[in-house]
Amino acid sequence: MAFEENKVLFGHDPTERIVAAEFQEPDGAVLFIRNPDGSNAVRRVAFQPFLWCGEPPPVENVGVRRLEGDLPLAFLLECESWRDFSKLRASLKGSRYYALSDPVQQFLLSTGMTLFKGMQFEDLRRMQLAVEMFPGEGHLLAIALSDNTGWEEVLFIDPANPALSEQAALEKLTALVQERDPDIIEGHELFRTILPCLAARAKRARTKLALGRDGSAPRSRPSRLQFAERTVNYPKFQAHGRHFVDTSLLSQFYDITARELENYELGEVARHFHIPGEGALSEREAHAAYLEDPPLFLRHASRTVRRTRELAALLSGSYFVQAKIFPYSYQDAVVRGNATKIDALLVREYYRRGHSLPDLPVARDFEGGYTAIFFTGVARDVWHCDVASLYPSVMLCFDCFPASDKLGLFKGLLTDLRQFRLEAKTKMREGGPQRSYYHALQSTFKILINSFYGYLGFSQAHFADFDAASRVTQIGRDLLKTMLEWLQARGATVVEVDTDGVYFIPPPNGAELQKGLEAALPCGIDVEFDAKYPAMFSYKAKNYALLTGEGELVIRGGALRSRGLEKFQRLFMEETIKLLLEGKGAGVEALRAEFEENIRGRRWPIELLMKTDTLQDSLGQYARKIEASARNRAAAYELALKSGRDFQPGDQVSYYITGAKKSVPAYENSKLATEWNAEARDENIEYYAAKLNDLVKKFAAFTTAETGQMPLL
DNA sequence: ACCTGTGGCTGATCAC
DNA sequence: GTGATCAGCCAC
Repeated sequence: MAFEENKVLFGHDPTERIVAAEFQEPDGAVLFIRNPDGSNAVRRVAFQPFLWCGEPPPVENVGVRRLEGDLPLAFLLECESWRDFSKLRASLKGSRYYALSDPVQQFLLSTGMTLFKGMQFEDLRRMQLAVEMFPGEGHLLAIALSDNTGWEEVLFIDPANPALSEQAALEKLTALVQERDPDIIEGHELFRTILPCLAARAKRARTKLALGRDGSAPRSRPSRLQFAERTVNYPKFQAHGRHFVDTSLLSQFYDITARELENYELGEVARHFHIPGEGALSEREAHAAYLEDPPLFLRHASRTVRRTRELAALLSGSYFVQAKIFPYSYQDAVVRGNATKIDALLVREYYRRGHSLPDLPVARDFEGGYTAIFFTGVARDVWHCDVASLYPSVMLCFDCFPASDKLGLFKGLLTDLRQFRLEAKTKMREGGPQRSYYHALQSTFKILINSFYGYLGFSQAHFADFDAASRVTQIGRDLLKTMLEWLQARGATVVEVDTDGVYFIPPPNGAELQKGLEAALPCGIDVEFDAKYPAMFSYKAKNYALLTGEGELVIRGGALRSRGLEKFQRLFMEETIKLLLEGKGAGVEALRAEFEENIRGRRWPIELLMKTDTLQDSLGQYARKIEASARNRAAAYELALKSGRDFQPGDQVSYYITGAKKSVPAYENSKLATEWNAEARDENIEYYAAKLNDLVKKFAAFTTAETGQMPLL
């Protein structure tokens, strides 16, 4: 394939079938390379740890190379061992330098090697791992294993039987991993549950958890992960010569854009992806089955690994492609951010050409996209048009590139990626056995293309350029306003605009708009009239609902569908919007009465009333902030503290409001949903009835008037 | 040790 | 009551 020969993108070393790279003290790397017969060759390669700096310090055992160009990081220093590298780093503290903290990353970046070249996803050996634990104490009930050949095995544990002891199971686990020799070990909650549990139980049983390809135990250290606005702490485990992939993390990355999952438990995610779940039990049922119905329990355990296997296959495609591109291990390609990865591409090519690097930029704020709402209420016959990939197009049409990119790589990469994506999409549509690979390729290219704008405004990127980022959004805003005025001048009623698209009610001769609008915009800015909707409910900026021609309802915006709202509120809004779009606003009163009856009659399960919050801070941080009056109390944290359980940032807390008055401070009138008792219900019906009333009021203006209203400005 | 960006809405809490 | 602030989540 032509694009796989692009050295800036895929790296300049063509070595194929590398399945893992590891650092070997003091100055080497070990490559695991897949042989045609399925075994692995182990190749040792010399490697010198290195870093970039402005002024080389007077340190011994360091090779100094002056780089080309006049950018600030003009020297490359190479060390004879990791020890020397660490010393060098310490001596540079406070001065201008840049170092990659991971030796494997250094090795891949400097050699231009990447993993998995010349391989298909199916060529990887992927093993799945699940554990069943005794609640509370955490001792193991079973370890379930499977791999992508279809092999499965459940190691049943019975403390009363020495042959089925925990120790025996852990030893068997280790033997199976060594025998089946997977490249990748997958698990749901692998980092936060499975591996810590296995490590702890192995320590207790005085058994070495020898999962590495060199027979070593996994290493672990505290790490953090960013999911859009959320930061999650997790223990990062690494095994020599293998990759750990946590399908719970894959699910969360998937949901950043999809926003369709209620939570990230295996059952919920599997349901979402229509992965079969017969035989899967709840935690409580599984424990009961362990004692009373072992065959049922075993079926449950094997169902868990099977679901993990299918989920991983569904969500891993893009990361497999990314491992071929970026100088990161497969495991790291999953957890590193997109802008960081683009930076690695640019830095790798500057390294290859022996060119100096820019310093990190000085960050500043800049304005973003244009958002406005012109009409609220129900609109009929609404069209949508948008600029096809607005920011990438603006960057290329108006030359918004990093000023410090002396080699012009940014522009070249963006241009190539767009071209490659088109080619991959064409191949994908042609079908054939490679179809899913081309799908993964084109979706990876799309993710990368869309990250280039973010890169410009990312303060940790060497080639970030805040002036360029600001120009991109300025031009984007101007283009949107041009479109808006053009449509309005031709009799369209604009409903709302956001960043790159417009919802509008067309004038009678609407069909002629498309060609004219495109002609009114600069060359290279393509407008797509991509959808027509029989009805739209426009509520507030970034908050609306669409009725499609197929009768499907699409709801957008936090005010209408946030997971931070109780389910009954989301349900009520959905039903109300349906009535509004059908022109039956008068029916809302009956809906309200029905909901109130369910609340006052305590007829609903707690799932409809409870709220689920994600803890952002650790409990310690929260307590310190409260102490310092730096934040307000919040029910989720208070309940987490009171529970005595070990809640971590990123954990979700579901709770409901208790008490009798409609207005109570939630943080001292709430209970965990798990403590709710269907026999002795104590949810605060006045509180929930009042919430329902507030909701009705919010929509009152729209239920009485069938036509939309102009907002009061 | 880790990190792509800005804009917008809502609920909870708290000071006034 | 009202406005300010924070936290959380969502659109693009």
